[in-house]
Amino acid sequence: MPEDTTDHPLLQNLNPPQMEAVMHTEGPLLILAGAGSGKTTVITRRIAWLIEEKGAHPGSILAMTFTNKAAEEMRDRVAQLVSVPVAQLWVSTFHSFCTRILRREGERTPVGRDFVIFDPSDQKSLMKQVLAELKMSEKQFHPRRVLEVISDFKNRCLLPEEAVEEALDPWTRKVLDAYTLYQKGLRNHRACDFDDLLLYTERLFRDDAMQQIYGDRFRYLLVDEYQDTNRAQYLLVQHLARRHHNLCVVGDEDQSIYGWRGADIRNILDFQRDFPEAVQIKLEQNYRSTQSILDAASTVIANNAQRLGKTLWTERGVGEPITFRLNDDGRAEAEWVVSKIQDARRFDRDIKIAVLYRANWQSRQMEEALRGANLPYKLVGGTKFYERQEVKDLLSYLRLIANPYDLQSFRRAVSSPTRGVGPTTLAKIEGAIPENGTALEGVAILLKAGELKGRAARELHRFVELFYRAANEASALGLAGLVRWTLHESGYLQMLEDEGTLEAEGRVRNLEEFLSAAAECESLGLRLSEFLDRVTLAADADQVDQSIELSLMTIHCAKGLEFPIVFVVGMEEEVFPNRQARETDEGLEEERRLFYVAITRAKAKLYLSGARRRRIMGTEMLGMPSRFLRELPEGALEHPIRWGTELYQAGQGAWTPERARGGSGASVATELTRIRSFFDKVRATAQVGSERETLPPASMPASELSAPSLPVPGEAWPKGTRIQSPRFGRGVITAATGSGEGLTYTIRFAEAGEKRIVARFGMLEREG
DNA sequence: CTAACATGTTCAGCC
DNA sequence: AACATGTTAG
Repeated sequence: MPEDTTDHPLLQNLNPPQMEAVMHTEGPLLILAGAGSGKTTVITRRIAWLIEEKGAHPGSILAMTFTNKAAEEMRDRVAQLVSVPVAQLWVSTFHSFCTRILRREGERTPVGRDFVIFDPSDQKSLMKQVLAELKMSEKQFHPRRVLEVISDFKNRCLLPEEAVEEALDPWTRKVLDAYTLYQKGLRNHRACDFDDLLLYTERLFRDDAMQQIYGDRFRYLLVDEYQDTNRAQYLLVQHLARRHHNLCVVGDEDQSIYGWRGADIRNILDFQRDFPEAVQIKLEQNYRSTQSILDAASTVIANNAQRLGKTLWTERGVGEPITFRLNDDGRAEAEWVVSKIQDARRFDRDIKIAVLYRANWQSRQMEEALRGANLPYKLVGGTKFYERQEVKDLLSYLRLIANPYDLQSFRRAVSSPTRGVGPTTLAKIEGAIPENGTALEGVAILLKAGELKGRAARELHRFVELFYRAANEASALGLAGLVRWTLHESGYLQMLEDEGTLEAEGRVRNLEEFLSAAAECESLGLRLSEFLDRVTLAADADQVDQSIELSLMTIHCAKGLEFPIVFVVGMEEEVFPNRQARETDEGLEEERRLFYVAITRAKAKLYLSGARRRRIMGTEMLGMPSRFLRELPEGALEHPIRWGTELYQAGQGAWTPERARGGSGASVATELTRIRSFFDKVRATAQVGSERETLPPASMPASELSAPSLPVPGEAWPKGTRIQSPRFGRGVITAATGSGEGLTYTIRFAEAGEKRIVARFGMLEREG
């Protein structure tokens, strides 16, 4: 390699394979990037290299990421590396990219350009209608299951008539009938579900002219997380790459964890077959984790058959051994995790920690324990903001404004707040919808004909008028103005205010938050339909904030992230590996990859835990230890595990009825001191290359650490704290719930009695 | 028509 | 244990 190029700022601090990956710009390239191997750095430098060194126009580069958040971060990082504006750079998720294309070219699809995007709950209610119409019993045809099968077809780019050969049994043939009618329903609504976005776009790109236009335009393609692409995404990429073959895919077959939504691991395994001239580069040096953590990950994943094979290595030291803790039940497990977090906090007040679990329901017990200990945390995922009832209600109005064909939204909007319209009236309205017409037109026809009476007639008149007025005033009001206007004119806000309950108050707050989201999007220049797209395509992973000290999330959500300290809870059979997944070999291999992902999130210290007893769906269950514990390398755990009457040790293929070795491992103090020294080393070497690198700040004086319950802003005051409120006078905190902005105190006031007060609004002051 | 209550179902992961 | 759906009383 010539001397002068290695001096290039875009190549600084890169290892040889990383450099090669950055500089390889023409022709297909497969980058096999192991966990923590500096993948993101390579991708961003490569894009910058294309622009700065190859003179590529930013608008000729298309990069696909897995989350919107990752796309945003990538664009920011590229912007810092290059001297030209990057606004024209296309960095987005597959779904956002497809939405953008369909809004532009969509008059050629069955739903036109002004479609709405159906979320899973919209899909489900449409499917229920379909099943009812076809007289298919929901007992036999679980709506969710039927949608899953349809989704599988769509992910393989098969429309109903094309799936006939695949539908061999009578059950699947009936599902195909439902599929046909379901698509018809979507067309009538002018709606796409998530899969349609990919499917329709892929169809568009089958066209030569489209390939010509977009294939020319996007001279350089880059696909991240290639191991997680499904057939539709794969074909889409093939269409776009056909002209230039300048396709760079980055992936890691060991981190493929989305098989259940159609991801096909063969896409990455077969890349060399698709592009025989492809160059393959392996990034195997890990800049993230200690040797112990890496050893554990490698040993576990070696049990999988479907691999290309990589060997991760690190220059970091051995580090701390992995700690496993067996607890009596779920509550004890959560409390143990809390105590370990507190130990770590005492030592380094804002060290970043993540608690990871297999499924969202496992977060509850963790949350309870954290609240009990007054530890602030951020829960990622679970019930999403945009899935809350009040937000969905408001959205139904906005969606109806954007697309009056959306009958699902009509139904929702018309009965929230209630307008005296029940099933009977609703059926009448739907019967009155003209061919290719909207529900609002249907109502107008009935009103004119005098077929509606009483309260329903009065309210429906206002309701229809609301939408005519909205159409007229939308542009003058602006996005946020329109949202606020809708909130008032619909009577929705009034309804909540009339309720006067604490719950209703919370809902109003959520709607206010929604309003500020709208204002933010307005300032970005988004129009209503674009705002709605963004809302619907928002993912859990998008709300990850790496500056949060303590995060709770699923392992899926944690992919691509890293934390100094990681807990993986629920290490039991049936929980992890999950009950359904462990039934097939492929399922089990995917669970193992998931465990691999979990392990490799940790930089310095990995804690694993399990529980002997756990409440699952209300009933107490006895658990067996996860088989993955057994797959850890010998000596990875400090002690053998005694579970029930049996004894069990890492690195052994089977249960062994041996005597447990006594003694406890390192004390908390020495354990944490060693983690500290790890970080000192990390800081000293300050390597580039880890994904979303965040180094912990310098430690604080011991005197500050030992002080109990510091009045940290944003942290809850303990029970018994005396406070002063401008409205109610003096009082004492008797309880606290929620956290962050939702932190709410229950306070016993000297005069006013007991009140619940939201900390953010209460203007409370601590006394004394 | 609506709200409250009773019963049945789910807890796998997500764009 | 939480949620969705179905039933019943007002």
